[in-house]
Amino acid sequence: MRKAVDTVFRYLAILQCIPAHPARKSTARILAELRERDPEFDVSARSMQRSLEHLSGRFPITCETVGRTNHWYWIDSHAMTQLPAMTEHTAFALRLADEYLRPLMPPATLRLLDSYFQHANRLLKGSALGRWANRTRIVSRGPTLTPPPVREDVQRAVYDALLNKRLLEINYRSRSQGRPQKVTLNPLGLVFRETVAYLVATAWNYPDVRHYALHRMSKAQLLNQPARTPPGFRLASHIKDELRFSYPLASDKISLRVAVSPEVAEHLAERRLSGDQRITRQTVDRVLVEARVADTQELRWWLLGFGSAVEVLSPAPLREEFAAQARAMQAMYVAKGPS
Amino acid sequence: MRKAVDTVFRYLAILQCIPAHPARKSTARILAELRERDPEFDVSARSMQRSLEHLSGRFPITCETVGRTNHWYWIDSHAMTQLPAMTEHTAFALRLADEYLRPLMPPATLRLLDSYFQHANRLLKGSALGRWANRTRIVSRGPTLTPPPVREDVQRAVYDALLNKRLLEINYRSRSQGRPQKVTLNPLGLVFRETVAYLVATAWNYPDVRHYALHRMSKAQLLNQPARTPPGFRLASHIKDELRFSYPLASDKISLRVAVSPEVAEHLAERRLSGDQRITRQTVDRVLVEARVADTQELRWWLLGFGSAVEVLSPAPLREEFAAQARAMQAMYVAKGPS
DNA sequence: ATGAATGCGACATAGTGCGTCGCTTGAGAA
DNA sequence: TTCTCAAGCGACGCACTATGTCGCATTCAT
Repeated sequence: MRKAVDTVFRYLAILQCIPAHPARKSTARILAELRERDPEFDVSARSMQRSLEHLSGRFPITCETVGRTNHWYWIDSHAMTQLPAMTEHTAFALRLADEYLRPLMPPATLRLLDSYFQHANRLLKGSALGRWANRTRIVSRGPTLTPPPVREDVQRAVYDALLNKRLLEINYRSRSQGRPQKVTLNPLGLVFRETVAYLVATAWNYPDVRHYALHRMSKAQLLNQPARTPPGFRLASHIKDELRFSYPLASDKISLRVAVSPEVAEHLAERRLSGDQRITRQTVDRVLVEARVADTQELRWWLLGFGSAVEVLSPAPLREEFAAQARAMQAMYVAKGPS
Repeated sequence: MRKAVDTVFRYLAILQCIPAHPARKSTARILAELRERDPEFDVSARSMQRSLEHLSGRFPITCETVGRTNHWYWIDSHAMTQLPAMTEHTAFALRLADEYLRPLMPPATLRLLDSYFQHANRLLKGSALGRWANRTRIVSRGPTLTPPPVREDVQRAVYDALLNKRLLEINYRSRSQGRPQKVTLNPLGLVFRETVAYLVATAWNYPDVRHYALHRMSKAQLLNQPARTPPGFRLASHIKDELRFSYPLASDKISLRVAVSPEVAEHLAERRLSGDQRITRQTVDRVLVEARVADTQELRWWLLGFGSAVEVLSPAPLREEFAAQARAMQAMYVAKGPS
């Protein structure tokens, strides 16, 4: 008996249940998920078979027959229809996001977002910005560093382990040892440090938390055993305590006072260091900048990058740090001639 | 003739025709666009009315009745359904992208992507990673600078002008002059420099290309006159020539040789400066790094940020630059005491 | 080898999507 | 106001197709 509910919406629900290419779902599984989603969609197994067959005529889905059962999936995972449709403005923003992210994010992770970027590009190709492709440019600090390649399947396994809280077995080639070694990990978190991804985990039953770079894993396999979090573990405090990444995430703020050149002041006038930043002109080529900021390693790098265009005035310990750096650099360049 | 698959297909097309909230389309217009898109979608007007009513039961769309005609739109522009459905892995990647982008991209532009990030968050909330929200962390160089706010309508107008190649009339408050001034711009491109967006354009009929920061525009209005590009204009070469952003995009590569501390070497071992980077251990605490890299300002900032942990050996001019910087810094910190 | 599971062809049926018609209602023009 | 036009909407009827059921074939696991 045909129910009062429309078949149209059931068909849509079916399409949403079907996964994109690498994954697949059997007919029975789709039916089960459909029933779970909405009891109204309860139909006979035969109908589901027919529905899928019909849908495959109009939509890019196919089934792979293994044994007697059909496994369905979207052929072109980059084919994307989204509702409501993407705006030109959003497409433009996506194109920008792509450019921003490319030098920052691990390529394997970035590849997961390719559908969106491609979709945006397709949309813009029709518009005037197609020819305007090189009419936008993003200039950022720091050279473009080449990220180490991460195996696609390794990333998938690691993400799966995190998302499903499972143990993970990896072949790990540590920096010290040349030969890969099999390790069973209990994943706790993930840290990205400039395009390099590290899995934070405990190994076997050891209590100490360690970091495993994804690009050093030659193999990763999900285990069926559930992961467990040591009581009281928090990623933020772990990073802060261990300083394993030498990027202390200081919670304490300091009152920074620096004398900068007018150029740097102009720079800071637009991108404020903090909400309470104050800029005072002192002489023609000297501007005082005051702000309360977090006391981090990043801050030091950033300030140091300006060289002699920035002089740290206070707090005193920070000034002393910079003075020491200056002394060391000066000595370095005076002592030895270029080789 | 009517197959449910065809109906689903048409329904999807209808949903794609319907615009998100601020905009609206009349029933007749949707029907016309549908016919234009595919002659197979030719149905009676009555059917279209029924379809829309039907769809509004399951999707967040409504109509506003003005007079006798109904105008349809998506209520919640952040509501998102996509085919194939978003994967957990993709959602995870989106969450990461969000974190990466937030300190980098202008907020108004970022807001255009909110639908995706929200959708990803909704998806992850159901999964185990909901509680794992603070199980990922991104550590990057540089403090988080507060980007200047850009008016939403200003950004919209600027993007529209770029996408549709139109002239733009803005009220601009330049750094030198306090009072906003009305300017008519011929947009040529867009440059992002650390969360600040600049419109590259010529004003009125003047030939010289200038840069206008979006956050200094208090008003922006699209004009109906088409924009025109000066012959031979190319954004990349413009930036390079003008050095307006003091970020030279050098095309020439130099053979960089630096002596670094083992920590920095370790850092570089994972994120290579270039494909041909070579690392040679010299002494216990001194490692030689060689690579061919672009000769840019960014490179200088980046190297300088490491302070005395990096010594530039060659090319000689660069070494002299760094030696001069070291001398200047040293003099600066020696001469004056902290104030 | 046997049974369970899945796919698939066939068939009958009723439920529903769709075109058509005509009435109603609001807006603009005369 | 009145006339006209356009859009919405209720009603009706028909054709057609989606659905449940049955039975058979095939594959895999026990």
